[in-house]
Amino acid sequence: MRMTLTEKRRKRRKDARPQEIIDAASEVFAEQGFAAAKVEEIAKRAGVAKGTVYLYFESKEALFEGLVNLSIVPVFTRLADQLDQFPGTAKEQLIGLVEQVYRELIMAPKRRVVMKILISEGMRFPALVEFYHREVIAGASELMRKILIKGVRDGEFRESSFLAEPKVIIGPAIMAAIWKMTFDSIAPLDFETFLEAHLDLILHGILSPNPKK
Amino acid sequence: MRMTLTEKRRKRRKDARPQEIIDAASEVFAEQGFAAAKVEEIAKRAGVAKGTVYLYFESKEALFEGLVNLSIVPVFTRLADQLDQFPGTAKEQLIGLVEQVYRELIMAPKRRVVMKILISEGMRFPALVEFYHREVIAGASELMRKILIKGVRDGEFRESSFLAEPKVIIGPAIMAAIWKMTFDSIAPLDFETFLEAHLDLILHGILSPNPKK
DNA sequence: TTATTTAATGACCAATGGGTCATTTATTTT
DNA sequence: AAAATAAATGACCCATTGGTCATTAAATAA
Repeated sequence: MRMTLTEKRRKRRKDARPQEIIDAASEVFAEQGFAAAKVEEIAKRAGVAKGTVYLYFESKEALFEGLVNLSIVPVFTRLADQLDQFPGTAKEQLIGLVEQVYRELIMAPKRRVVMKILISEGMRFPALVEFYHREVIAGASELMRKILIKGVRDGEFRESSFLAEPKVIIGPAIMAAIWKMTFDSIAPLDFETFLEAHLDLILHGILSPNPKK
Repeated sequence: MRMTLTEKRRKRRKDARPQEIIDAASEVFAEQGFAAAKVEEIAKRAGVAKGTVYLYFESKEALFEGLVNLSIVPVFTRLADQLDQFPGTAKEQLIGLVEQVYRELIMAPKRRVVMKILISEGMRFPALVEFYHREVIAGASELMRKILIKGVRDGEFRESSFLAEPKVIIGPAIMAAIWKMTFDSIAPLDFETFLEAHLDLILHGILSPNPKK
């Protein structure tokens, strides 16, 4: 948001404020976590005074709730719609789902933040954890289950114990998100390479199809 | 720690205090996260006054450093020793490594706490993140790499892109740890079932060896 | 132009909690 | 038994920060 010196005086922009404040909050939460984030810092980055934040949000916690609502829900609705209609073999659908999860949830910094806060301070937001589980996790799991069942029915997939724990399939993606937020400055992770390895692993496994011994 | 009414008066136990305080801290950090944990609460659970905590630890942050040192390092040294010597095929070694990671790092609450704090408040402890990466992550990765190379050399494992990203193999275990700390109250995760599915997935993949179509 | 409305401000308040230290008391030494 | 040592205490200090509200000023109506 550019601003010359003469533009410094206050402007009244009731409509734009909430999204601007949420964006700033997302940034600060990502950098410092929920507890360490200061409302005044969020206000500064949004270009408003602290009091203005409380004009639009009840409390710091309501700010995080707003972030979840504005950045998670619409994305996942789109994800679900796209994949439910997605034609093709079960293998193609599975690849599509995994790629969508990476693009929409893992690679997008705004989405990762929500995951991070829920992991680290979930006990502070039991209702939001339940909400996130229902809207994002359970939704994705359901899609995954459908694809797996279809694949087994059509003989594309083996019948095996991963059917009892479908989330094991998406595990590496979660790890990639964690890695990006924790160890990336020490050992950078390239999402494209990682995604490729992930798909290769879950499709074929590790064992050689024709072992020497 | 049992204590009758007559035993309530203060005792001087210089040797036992640090470990007791660390244990209490581990509990409170697990429940509330680092930022939200109160030193007075930690002291209360350790059966001492707040001042006593500062008799043994410089600061709240030093308390977390102590937790990492006392609970992580010895475990991983053992893990590395065991596996480095472990005989058998690469497949057996890989299974052994994955199982050890589950038992020593994922299933043990004391160890999970460290992971959680590092994920959520890593920016507060850059030195500890680097330390954890070097001592635990890089150590385990090195073992994994050795096993994979041996497996490929011996023809047991396919040669493929997961070699470029060995951590994709351990991804589901990290996800299991996260799940336990975040969603377990909503949808409990059984480690034994999950581990079985995990091993099955990484060894064989999903695709059917003899597809119908 | 003047009056009215309401978005925006930031000085201020109050609670919280990390960290200190003078005092107390358990233990050891003489 | 008295003195010396050091472990343990918790009342206290104070920096931080979430949240409030009387005041200011931008936009709109009269």
